[in-house]
Amino acid sequence: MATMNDVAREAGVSLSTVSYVLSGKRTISEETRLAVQSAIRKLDYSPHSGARALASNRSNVLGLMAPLRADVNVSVIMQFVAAVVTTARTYNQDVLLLTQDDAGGLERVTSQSMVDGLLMMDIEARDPRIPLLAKLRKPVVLIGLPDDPQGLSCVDFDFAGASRTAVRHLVDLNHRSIGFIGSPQASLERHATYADRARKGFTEACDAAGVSSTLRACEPSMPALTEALTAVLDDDDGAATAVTALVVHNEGLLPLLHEALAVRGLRIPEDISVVVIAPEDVALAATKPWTAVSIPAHDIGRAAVEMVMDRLNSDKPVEVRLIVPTLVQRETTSAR
Amino acid sequence: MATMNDVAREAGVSLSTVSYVLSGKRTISEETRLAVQSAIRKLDYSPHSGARALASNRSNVLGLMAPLRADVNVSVIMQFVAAVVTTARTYNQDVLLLTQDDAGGLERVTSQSMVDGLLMMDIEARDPRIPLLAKLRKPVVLIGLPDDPQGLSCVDFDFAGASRTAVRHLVDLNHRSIGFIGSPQASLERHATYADRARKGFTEACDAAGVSSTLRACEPSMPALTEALTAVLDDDDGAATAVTALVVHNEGLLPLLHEALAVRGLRIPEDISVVVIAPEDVALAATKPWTAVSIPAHDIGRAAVEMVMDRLNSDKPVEVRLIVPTLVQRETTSAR
DNA sequence: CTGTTAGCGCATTCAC
DNA sequence: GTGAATGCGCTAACAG
Repeated sequence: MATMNDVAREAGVSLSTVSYVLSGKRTISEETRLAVQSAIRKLDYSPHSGARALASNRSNVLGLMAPLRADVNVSVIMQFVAAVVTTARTYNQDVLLLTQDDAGGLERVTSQSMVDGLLMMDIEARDPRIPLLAKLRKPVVLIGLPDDPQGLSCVDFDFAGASRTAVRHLVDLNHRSIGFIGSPQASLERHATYADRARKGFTEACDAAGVSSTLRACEPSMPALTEALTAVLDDDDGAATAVTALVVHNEGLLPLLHEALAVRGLRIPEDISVVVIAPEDVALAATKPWTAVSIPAHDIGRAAVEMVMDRLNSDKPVEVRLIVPTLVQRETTSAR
Repeated sequence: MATMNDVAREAGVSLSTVSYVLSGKRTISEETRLAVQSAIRKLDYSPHSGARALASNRSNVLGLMAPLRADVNVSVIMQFVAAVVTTARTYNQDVLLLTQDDAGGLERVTSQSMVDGLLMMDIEARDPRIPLLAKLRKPVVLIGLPDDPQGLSCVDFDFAGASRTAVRHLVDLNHRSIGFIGSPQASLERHATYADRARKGFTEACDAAGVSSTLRACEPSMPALTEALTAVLDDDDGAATAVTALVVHNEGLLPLLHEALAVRGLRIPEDISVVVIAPEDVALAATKPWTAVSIPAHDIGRAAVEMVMDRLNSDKPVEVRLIVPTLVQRETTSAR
């Protein structure tokens, strides 16, 4: 492995000149720059990241703590991760992957100066990691919205707004009684805030519009879905106005939903309108593309990286950024 | 941040003594060791990874190149990744995540000495990365089995054996005509070797047992599945002996399969037996647990890390390891 | 515009 | 069993 010294000798310049050619931190004459660059190519030189980290106090690595359990949302998680890695590269950063259950990992990678900053996925309402993170003296961005961010920056999709947008769309189409089929019970129990917020936004919007609402959690399986539909559609309380539209916030159910409604003799959208809250590609994967408020996993991941990098390079103030939802009408909603 | 120097001063010993206490590479008296350790705790010292990498020529980081597209197999991929990260930690290594489409990433992280070794997922039959990897002078392990490993070590599940095991199970149950529903066409086209090998093993085993076989690729959607079932079950050629059993190698189809067969009036296992090739948890997630040859993603990930670490610490010879399949009979197969 | 030099924090070779 | 000294490869302050 060639070192910077070798390059300097080969190019007939000093060590620091090579360094400055690489970093661009001072002006170099065209001539010497070319000489250095050709020496670099000739020797196939590349800088040693450890040495650079030691001297510059920057590792060019971001830590990403991601939930790697085989949960319902794997595809969303993958999209986040992909977006984070891809965006990080545009800032010349690499990504070190930490798993959710590696509790000590955060402390370790920061105290050893392995990472310049941290991104945390899958934040819960009262996430126990937050107080730890708040002490770390490295930039941290939470992907998710806890009850109390304790001075940490956050970015997330506006799930409450997503539900409201979905409801307004349906209300505009004259639906007066709307059902909500949400994340599995487990998500609610561990207080994944996206689940809570989506539910809350739904209820609020229905109340505000004066339409009746019915909520149900649901596991991603056919029997669970069948049961949930029964509960929502055959609800006696709402007998006055039968449910004519659904908001579904559960990617795992989408492949099953058409079939489950067909079994009940319900056609989409003639008999029942459906809006899903899901990643774009999932919504489009169906034979009949879903009208959807899409979860822009890629945008969120990108925003998260931008936010850490901002805080690495300057000291921007704390920021909580909510990504605005947009609804795209496709083939699964219609007026009644 | 405290440095080793600070610790040495605090403990009243020399720099090197601290270093040796940490590495254990020479014997230290109980007394001074305790002194050093308490100084470490008192100052909350932890070593600087960059400095360590510079001096020792080891980063304690493994690179993992993973396919982060929203493919059918996301859950399997997640399990691999989780296994790799978890196992790496037991070797005191962290994991740097590279995406499949970051072509230059491999070259970059190795030439900059960011990683001590590399793991590559999702290897294709004639993967263009292999010649590059073969030149890298760092330990590499492929998770997958290319046509020509070019001197690289590989580890993978024995997909051909998995199909054979499934077929033998069904043959033992007196099935004489078996259908295979496999990965999407796209997987075949990019020559993901798992798809090819599973198909091949299936055909061979059926031929060897003298039972008739029908194969079909299938996208993970209800219409595609319906069509595939029609093709396999209503195949005129096999009119002599109707298909009474299926081998399914496609996780995405499992939530749909029960329903799709029910629509045709087929009960599992009374009318048709089904063996799936899928991760354990996927096979168990169904209401009626699938008889399955399980894909031990965790074992494979662990083996891969073990293999790189072996080659980092000593120079073991090249090795190609195939993980042996095992079938667990559950509720979806029966004798006829 | 360029060169000289002093660390960055640690591992390790000598010397005792 | 311990300490002193050197160098890993690079950045950036200082000095022209």
